[in-house]
Amino acid sequence: MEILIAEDDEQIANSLKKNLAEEGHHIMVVHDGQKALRSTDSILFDVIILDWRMPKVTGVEVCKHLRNSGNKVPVILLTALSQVANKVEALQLGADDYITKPFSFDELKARIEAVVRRYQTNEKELIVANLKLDLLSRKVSTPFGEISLTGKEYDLLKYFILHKGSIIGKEELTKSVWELNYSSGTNVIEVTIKNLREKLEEKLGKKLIKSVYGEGYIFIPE
Amino acid sequence: MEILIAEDDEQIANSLKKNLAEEGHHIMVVHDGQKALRSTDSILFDVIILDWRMPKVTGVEVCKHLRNSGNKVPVILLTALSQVANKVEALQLGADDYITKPFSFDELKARIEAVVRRYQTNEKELIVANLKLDLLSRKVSTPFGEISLTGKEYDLLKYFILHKGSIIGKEELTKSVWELNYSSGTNVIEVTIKNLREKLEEKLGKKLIKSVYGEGYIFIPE
DNA sequence: GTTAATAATGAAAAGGAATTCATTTTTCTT
DNA sequence: AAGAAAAATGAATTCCTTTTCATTATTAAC
Repeated sequence: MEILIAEDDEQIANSLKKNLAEEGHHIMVVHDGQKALRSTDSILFDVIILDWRMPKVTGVEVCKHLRNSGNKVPVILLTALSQVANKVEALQLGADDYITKPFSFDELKARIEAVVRRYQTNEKELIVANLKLDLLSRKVSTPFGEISLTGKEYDLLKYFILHKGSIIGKEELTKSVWELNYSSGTNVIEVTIKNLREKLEEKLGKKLIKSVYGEGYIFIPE
Repeated sequence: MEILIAEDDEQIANSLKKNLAEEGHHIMVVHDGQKALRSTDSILFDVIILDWRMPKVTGVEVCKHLRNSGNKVPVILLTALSQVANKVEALQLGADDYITKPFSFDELKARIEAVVRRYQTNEKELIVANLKLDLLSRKVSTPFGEISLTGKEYDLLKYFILHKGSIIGKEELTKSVWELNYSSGTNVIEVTIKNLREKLEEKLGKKLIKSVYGEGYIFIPE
C-alpha cells in the first residue's frame, strides 16, 4: 500500500515510517500540509495519515481540500487529547477516523486496515493504471486531474475497462453501450471513440484504445 | 433514526437515551448482549451502540455475530481506556468505530453521524418508502414502475433522500447539487424541484417534498 | 501501386437537459 | 384585507450532448 504520512514531529514520523515499512507498505513522509497537498496531486495513495497541527496548512485543512476536490482517499487524523471539540469538526469535514496521541502502533495499524478495507470493498470504484472511475458520481480521475466526460463517453470507458484486454466488436458496443438508442448506418461509435480517445490522451499522454482492423477495439491500459 | 443501545450501566444508558431522543432519534436500550442480539433479529436499526463489557454476551461477541450473519449495520463500541489491545480486535471483527470512556455527547453524536453517513453512502442502493435509487445505474424505481429522471433531477432527489427529515435551504442546495454551475438571480432551483415533484407525484400519488416558507425544503417520504 | 473496405476526422444538425424569463400563486406580516 | 416576500408555474431560450454528414486517412487484399 502507498501511505502518505504528514507529521512535523520527526520522531513520530520516523517511527511510523519504520513500523509501516516493516509491514511491507510504501511510505512517503512530508512535514507540512502544503507538501502533503502537492504529493496528492501526483500520487494515488491508499491511505493518508495527517497530523492535526502542522506548519503552513493544518491536517484538517488538507483533509478539507481533498474532499472538496472529490478525493476520497481514506484519511486518519492524529490529534492531541485536548482537542475533543475539533474531532467533531474533523469527522464532519470528511476524515474517516482519528487517533488520539499517545497511541500504540497496533491501534494505528488496525485503524488503517479498517478504513482501507471500507474504502476498497466499496466496489464503487474501478481503478486501472492511472484511471479511477467513481461509479456513483461517475467522475473519472487521474493523478493529473479529473477528466470531464459526457454520459456516453463515461459508459463507453467503463465498458472498455470492464473488458480490458479483450477485443470488443462494434456490434457488441451497440448492444451494450447504446442499447436501444442505436441507429445503424451511422458512425456514431467511431466518433464517440475518437472523442473519448482525445480526452484520455490529453490527460494521460498515451493511447489506451487500439483499433483492430475489421474486428473492433481493445482497451490496453498500459 | 432507530438506535439500539446495549449498555449495562444504567446511568450511562439513560443519559445516552435522553440526549439522543432529544435529537429526534428512536432509542431502544437493552442491558446485556443476549437481548441486543434478539433485538437485531426483529428490528432494523440505523446504528448500534455496544458497551464492551456486558453480561452474558460481550459487545465484541455481539458485533462478531452480526458480521457473521451478514448484517452490516454500523456498530460503535464503548470501551474503557485500559483496553487498548482489544480495540484492535474490535475493529478487525467489524466494528465501525469505538469511543473511549469518558466521552462527550458531541463526540458520540458526530461519530454516529459519520458511520451512518458512510453506511448510507456505501450501499449501492438508497431505499426509502416506495423509492429505490440504484446508485450505479442512477435508475429510480418504484412498485409502480421506473421513474425517468434527468441528471439534475436525480442528484437532487438523492440529496433529499440522504437528508430526509431535515430542512434543506436553497443555498445548501446550490452548493451541494449545483456546485459551481449555479448562477444566482435565477429560479432554477424552484423549477427543478417542481419538475421532480411532478415526476414523483405522477408515479407515487403523493407529495414527498414540502416547502418550508423562507427556509427551504424538507423531504418526508411518508 | 491500386482498389475496396474500414476507420478517423472536422463540422454541422438534431435532440434533450438545464436554465432563464415573465407571470401567477401562495404565504406571512402588518 | 392589503401588501410584500417567497415560491410555483408555463413557456421560451440557451447550452450541451449525441448523432449525422461529408470527407479524408488508414489498412488489407490483390
